[in-house]
Amino acid sequence: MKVLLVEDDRLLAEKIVQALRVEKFAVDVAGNGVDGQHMGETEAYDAAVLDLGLPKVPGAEVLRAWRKAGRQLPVLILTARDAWTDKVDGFKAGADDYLTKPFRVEELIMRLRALVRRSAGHAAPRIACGALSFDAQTGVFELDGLPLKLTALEWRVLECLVLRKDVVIERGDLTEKVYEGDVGTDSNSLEVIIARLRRKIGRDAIETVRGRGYRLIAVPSA
Amino acid sequence: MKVLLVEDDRLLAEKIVQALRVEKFAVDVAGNGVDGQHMGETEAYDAAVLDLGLPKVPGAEVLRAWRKAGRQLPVLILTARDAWTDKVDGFKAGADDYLTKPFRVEELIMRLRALVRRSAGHAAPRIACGALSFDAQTGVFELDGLPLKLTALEWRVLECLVLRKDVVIERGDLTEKVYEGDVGTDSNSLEVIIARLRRKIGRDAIETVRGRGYRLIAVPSA
DNA sequence: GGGAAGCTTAACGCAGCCTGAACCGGACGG
DNA sequence: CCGTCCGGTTCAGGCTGCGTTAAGCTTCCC
Repeated sequence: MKVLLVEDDRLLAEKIVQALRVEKFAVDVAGNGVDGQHMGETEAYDAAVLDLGLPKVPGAEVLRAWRKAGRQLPVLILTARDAWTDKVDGFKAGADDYLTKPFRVEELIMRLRALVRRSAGHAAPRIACGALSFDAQTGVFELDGLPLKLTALEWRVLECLVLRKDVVIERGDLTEKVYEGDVGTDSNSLEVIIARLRRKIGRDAIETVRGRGYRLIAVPSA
Repeated sequence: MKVLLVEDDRLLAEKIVQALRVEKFAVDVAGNGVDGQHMGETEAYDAAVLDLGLPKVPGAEVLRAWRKAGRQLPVLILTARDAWTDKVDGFKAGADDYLTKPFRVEELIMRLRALVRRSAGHAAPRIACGALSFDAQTGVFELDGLPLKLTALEWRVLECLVLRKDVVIERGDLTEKVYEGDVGTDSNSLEVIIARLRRKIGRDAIETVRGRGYRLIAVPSA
């Protein structure tokens, strides 16, 4: 857990650094806006604590520069007690949280933890299967990096398969999951869906296991 | 944007609700912990505001219950001025931010916006989607740099879509978030709203995914 | 070789969606 | 207190995409 602290007040900075180190954070400190901006742009931090009341370069500008450089790390800004406009400005620049001075260091740590926890929760859980990938969060399939257009039923079937790739999914299990509950289908509609899927993602991607069901294997690239 | 407010002080609750409604949030209110817990577990909210000082069931318990049930929505807790331990307890239970009473409603709204924005995966308060851009702080949409005039419902729908652009938003999720609480609408009013939106921001901007819902993609410039 | 299981293609019909226009209630303003 | 406007909903008509059916073909195994 690596944190960047941008704070010109040496005393306060030292206090924060110590507390953070006790809590097992790795901390880098920048004493002014220029250094802070540079470090934030070049190093990979999990979060940043940024004093808005910096001399020379305003903190909000530093933050804006980070965002412009594509840095998405969570940023907690520090403001003077009654600098309401600063706060708003900070949020406009892309801050994620703020704290007004003076504050308790425990509180800063708590906030930081909450920030990091939340931003970490956005790691997209991806399932890859050869050229095919599935983003469980958004439910989007991609083939060779290109989004795959699927119909509702195709999607359901492929989801079933990809969630348990390499293992055989029984025919019955598939129909049951795809056609919620009511089964009794003596038709071949599932086979039609499979055929259409095969045409889209590659003939060999879905292996058929006679008398049992289907199984998704590594999809060959194009 | 649907928010759950759990607050036993009716006066305060009413004040918050009004402010939130003015800011285009859809709000459900629970007057006690039991209702709050139940609503938070069963309905799909984008965020919750939770008073920790509830009678009977402590707010932290409500929050813990939500987390235990797998609810990941961002939660902002309200505490009395000097209830430091409450605060810590709240964060331990999984809160994402807090506010001490008394507070300015504008601040609550700002925090809420920041929370939602973050949980939607956007670090910066400005979301761009082709020619369309959205300022999450002010809630203003712009098309090709010109402010876009939207009605209340249009705005809510588009906000839902833009906060999770490129991903399919289920029909049900949309109606639920746009129409407060009571759903059960077997009408096509949502479709009408979508049609009107399309006319304003471009026919191809909102893709319809049959049987599932809609999805906002890069808006072509004029 | 024969039968069973599965594949594939094409056609059909309907559910789901779109949209214009009418309807209606509430919010203003005179 | 009554018109007007605005925005949300309802309705009807039309269209399209998708799931199903059916029929003929292929593959597998005894």
